[in-house]
Amino acid sequence: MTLKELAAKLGVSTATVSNAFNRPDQLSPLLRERILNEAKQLGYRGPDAKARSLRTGRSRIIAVILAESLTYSLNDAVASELLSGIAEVLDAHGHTMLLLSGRKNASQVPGSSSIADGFIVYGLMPSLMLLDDLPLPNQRPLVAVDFSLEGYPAVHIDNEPAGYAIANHALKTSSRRPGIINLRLTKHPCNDRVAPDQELLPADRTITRSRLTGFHRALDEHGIDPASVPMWNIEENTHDVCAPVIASILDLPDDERPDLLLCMSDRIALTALTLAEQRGLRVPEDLRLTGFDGIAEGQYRSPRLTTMRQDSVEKGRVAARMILGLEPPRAQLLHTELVVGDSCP
Amino acid sequence: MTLKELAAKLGVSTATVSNAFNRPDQLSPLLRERILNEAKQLGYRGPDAKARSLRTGRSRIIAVILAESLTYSLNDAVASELLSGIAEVLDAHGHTMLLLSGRKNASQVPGSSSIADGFIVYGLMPSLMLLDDLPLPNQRPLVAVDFSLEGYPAVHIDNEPAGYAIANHALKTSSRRPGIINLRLTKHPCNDRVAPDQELLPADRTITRSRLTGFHRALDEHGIDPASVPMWNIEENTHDVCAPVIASILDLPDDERPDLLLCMSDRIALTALTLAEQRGLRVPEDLRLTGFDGIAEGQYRSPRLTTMRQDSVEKGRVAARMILGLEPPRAQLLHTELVVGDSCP
DNA sequence: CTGTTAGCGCGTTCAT
DNA sequence: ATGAACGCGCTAACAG
Repeated sequence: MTLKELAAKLGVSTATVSNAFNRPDQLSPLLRERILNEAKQLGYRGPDAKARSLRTGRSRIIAVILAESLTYSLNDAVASELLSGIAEVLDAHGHTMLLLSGRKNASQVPGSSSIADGFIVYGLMPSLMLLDDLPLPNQRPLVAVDFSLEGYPAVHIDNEPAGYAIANHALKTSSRRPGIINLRLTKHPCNDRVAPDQELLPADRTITRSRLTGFHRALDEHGIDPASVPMWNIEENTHDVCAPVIASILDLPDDERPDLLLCMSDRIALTALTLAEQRGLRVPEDLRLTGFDGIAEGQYRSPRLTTMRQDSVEKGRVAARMILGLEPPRAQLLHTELVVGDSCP
Repeated sequence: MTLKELAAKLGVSTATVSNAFNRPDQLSPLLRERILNEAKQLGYRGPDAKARSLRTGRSRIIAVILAESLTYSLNDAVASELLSGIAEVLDAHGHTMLLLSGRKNASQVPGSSSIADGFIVYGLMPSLMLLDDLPLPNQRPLVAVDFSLEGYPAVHIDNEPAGYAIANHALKTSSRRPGIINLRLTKHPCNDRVAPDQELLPADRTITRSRLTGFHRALDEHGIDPASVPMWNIEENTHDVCAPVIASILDLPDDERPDLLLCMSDRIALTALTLAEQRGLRVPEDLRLTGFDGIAEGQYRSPRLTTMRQDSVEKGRVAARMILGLEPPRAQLLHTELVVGDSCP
């Protein structure tokens, strides 16, 4: 059943039926009523989305491009919260969300995304690969989240001050052997200890670099040479990838094992917490731990995680509002908040 | 830049350009090469998705309709895993995923979903409300997940045997006061103790009803009258909604407080675990707990949760394969597995 | 191998 | 207030 068929059956023109659905003021209420009723009766669900989007140029679909695989992103608390925030705003304004992965995929049909009215890009890596094939990147709105893209609005959090704040808090209690567990920080993939001469990604390639800068500033202020603090790196923010690296840290001899671990994410810190408990290490007595993100899982357990809370949901809301033109497309910086839990009082 | 313009600039017909992108065997490799090169040069990204989908009738987009709000679903481990599984298969076959909420929303434009090639519907409630406005429900494939829909294929888990299995395991150690915490089981919303005469939803309206039947069968076999076992109900599977109900249970006097809680989800059990720890109740010595789902959060902590693991990711994969026609659209029953953790050895 | 043509279903002028 | 006609950008069928 198409609009045209419906018009024929009703003995009116297609324009009138179209107007009945889209521009109520263009026809008599009575006729409109009759058309809508008859439409429902005959099983006509309203204008076809494909034809309408071709005609109008808009689809009411916003594409969200995620750096990591969808499989990973959907199971990551921070990414999920971001998506929640985006979904909330889109939903409230009659839009829907198309999920795309930034990973290059053999069978990927990049063109298929040209259906979207706008793009929210989350996380850096894919964007560089993708922006080239992104359909009309400069004709449709695009908002970057958690990284910067020349010429486009972006939503960020205050990574350096946040890193400083939590490290500063942790160091107020003196630590004999602090350690740092990074996330996607090294130029070359590395799930291991970071060698002193290992090349790191610049701040515009990974958010954790700025956090590390903040850590280092705090260490400096507390009279600790950052270069003397051992660092590890983890490539993926999942329990299974974190566990072996953290196990290797916790299994160091007592006089080498850090007594304070500054972690770049709550997932890392939670993994450390679990493994520490399994080894009979007491947190925070034997080992103090800090995370980053403020995910629910870290707060709904004991000991509660000490962390920097970032409002990922709000980050999503802001990005969505910008895409929909509900707020001016400018660079936005969201603030984080120190949450003092039990893992590092 | 459109296909037609490109064709004009190159002095070939539109059909040839179209073939260059869609049917390489329909033109000489040399010409194809020239066309693709020139296209890239001129900034033509390939056929427009909107026009193509109008023409071909297919969009390579699959809509996933979630019972709960997107905000909730994206933060629920089970729903997220389902989405992961769906995404994995869709991605591998060049499709993308459009997320829709089943909740009626004032500003919802149901027609906008007529763009999808197929629908995966997760969870019952929305479907009844939605199927009416769903565009051409009987023309496009639809797969139901975790509930049955007359005339459509569905993916299920073996709820009754699973409920029996875990209750049976728990009851092998004798319990003086078992209790059951349900999820969305009562006909009328209820976050509280369930009165004996309270009306429950039938098995085709909530998955937990079958699990409860399994629980009851096990209780029977162990000589306990199911009617004597107190039940509570929770409306939403989140910490914040669970906490007050569970607190009220744990704060019962010692001689009324259950020593075994059979929970309908891991989220419920984890909340109980946290609150028990806060109250100094030892698990499993003072209180034994079982969950359901087998989410990661329940396993990556100590004590590990005793639970029934369901493979939600696989559930998503199966549903996606059916939608794509990669496997016959029939009723599928996935099996669950007892995971004996520390919360109920 | 390449070109011509006819819509896919709809929204929007411009008439009346 | 209503209708006729055009074309959004593309692909399938056919003709050459």
